[in-house]
Amino acid sequence: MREADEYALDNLLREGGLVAAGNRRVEDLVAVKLWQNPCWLSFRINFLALQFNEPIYRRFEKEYGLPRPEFVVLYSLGLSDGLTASAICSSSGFPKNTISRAIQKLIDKKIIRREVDQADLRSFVLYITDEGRRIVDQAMQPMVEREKAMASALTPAEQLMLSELLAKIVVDSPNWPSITNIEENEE
Amino acid sequence: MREADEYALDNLLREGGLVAAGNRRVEDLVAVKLWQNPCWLSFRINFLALQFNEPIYRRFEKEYGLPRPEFVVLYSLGLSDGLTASAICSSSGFPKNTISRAIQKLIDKKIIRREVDQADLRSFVLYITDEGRRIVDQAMQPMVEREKAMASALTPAEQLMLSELLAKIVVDSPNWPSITNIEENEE
DNA sequence: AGCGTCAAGTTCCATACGGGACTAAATTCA
DNA sequence: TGAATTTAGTCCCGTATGGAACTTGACGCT
Repeated sequence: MREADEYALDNLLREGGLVAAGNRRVEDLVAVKLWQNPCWLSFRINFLALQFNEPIYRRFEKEYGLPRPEFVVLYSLGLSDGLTASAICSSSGFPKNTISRAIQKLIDKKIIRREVDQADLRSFVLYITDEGRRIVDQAMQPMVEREKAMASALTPAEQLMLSELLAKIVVDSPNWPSITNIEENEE
Repeated sequence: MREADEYALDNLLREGGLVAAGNRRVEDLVAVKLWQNPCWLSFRINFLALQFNEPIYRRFEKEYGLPRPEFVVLYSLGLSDGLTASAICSSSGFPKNTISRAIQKLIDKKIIRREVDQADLRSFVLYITDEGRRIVDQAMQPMVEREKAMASALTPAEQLMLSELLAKIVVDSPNWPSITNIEENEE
């Protein structure tokens, strides 16, 4: 791609949706971060993640006494019972000690239980209990509702498009170059 | 929409990108969370946010000694000098005490400076220093690179589409219903 | 079988974090 | 104009967090 073209594309991307947004009012700084930001993609994703998560996790914390890492564990088991801690780590992005602690707490609360993996004595297989199942099922509702609220800015066709685009990126994520710290010299 | 149609749509959305992903290998639990998850949207967004952020913020922490909240403040001022703390809060989603602390640290480090807002004596206007400018400019590079790596799973046309779709949701976010805690009864 | 390396989880610890109470200035409204 | 409310930002403090070191079991290799 010619350099000038690339520059033009960057501008298009940054300003993606500016016209569509039209006169809808947005907070000043949010507008800047949306339309004049070289990191348009990460900003949008981070912003949405924060906006979505904060209220819902606060609620779950209050309602069930489950802070975010504990809820993540429970949610994962709700989708796929019989997981190990490390599987939950890598699919969730939380460090293993945080997940480990969350698992302990959930066991204490009898929301999940644990069995040694006979195939690998180092690891444990985790199962959701009836109580745990009750909680996820109940918690899923407001979460799905919030999802729908978030998605409702788009038409069904657009939602489908978005779903596919995001999935492509997720699938590709293992190929992202690893971040190498330039300043190895220090230390 | 008829109930059956809605159900069909939900399935389509959840499985959005399944076919396109084809045989590309994804970790098991990630696959489940992608294709068998009622919360397809929030999972994808959260996953990408975590995957993107974790390495880059770790690097900035190491390289410049700036933890995430401090970097967020600096980045905001880099985009738009002369902000107040509260503007940064609401556009970033961090609580105000966290931002306040970050600002203090940045002032100590002479990366930003602060002046009382003559129009409103309660608040301060923040400015980036030359040193601060040097840091953001330098930090922007790897961040933009990482963005491009993330976006590279998509064609330019798809990137543009994604940009617009996400922008629409961000613009609409102030309209999301607020989460009301049902269990008000438990004081 | 025996040694070195690797992977799963746990524990320790310093630190960051965020809720909530607080101060001071602005704004609203009677 | 002055009491009542709201807003900007700070402070206090208990708790959660995540890095690093550690333990134990698996695995590769000779």
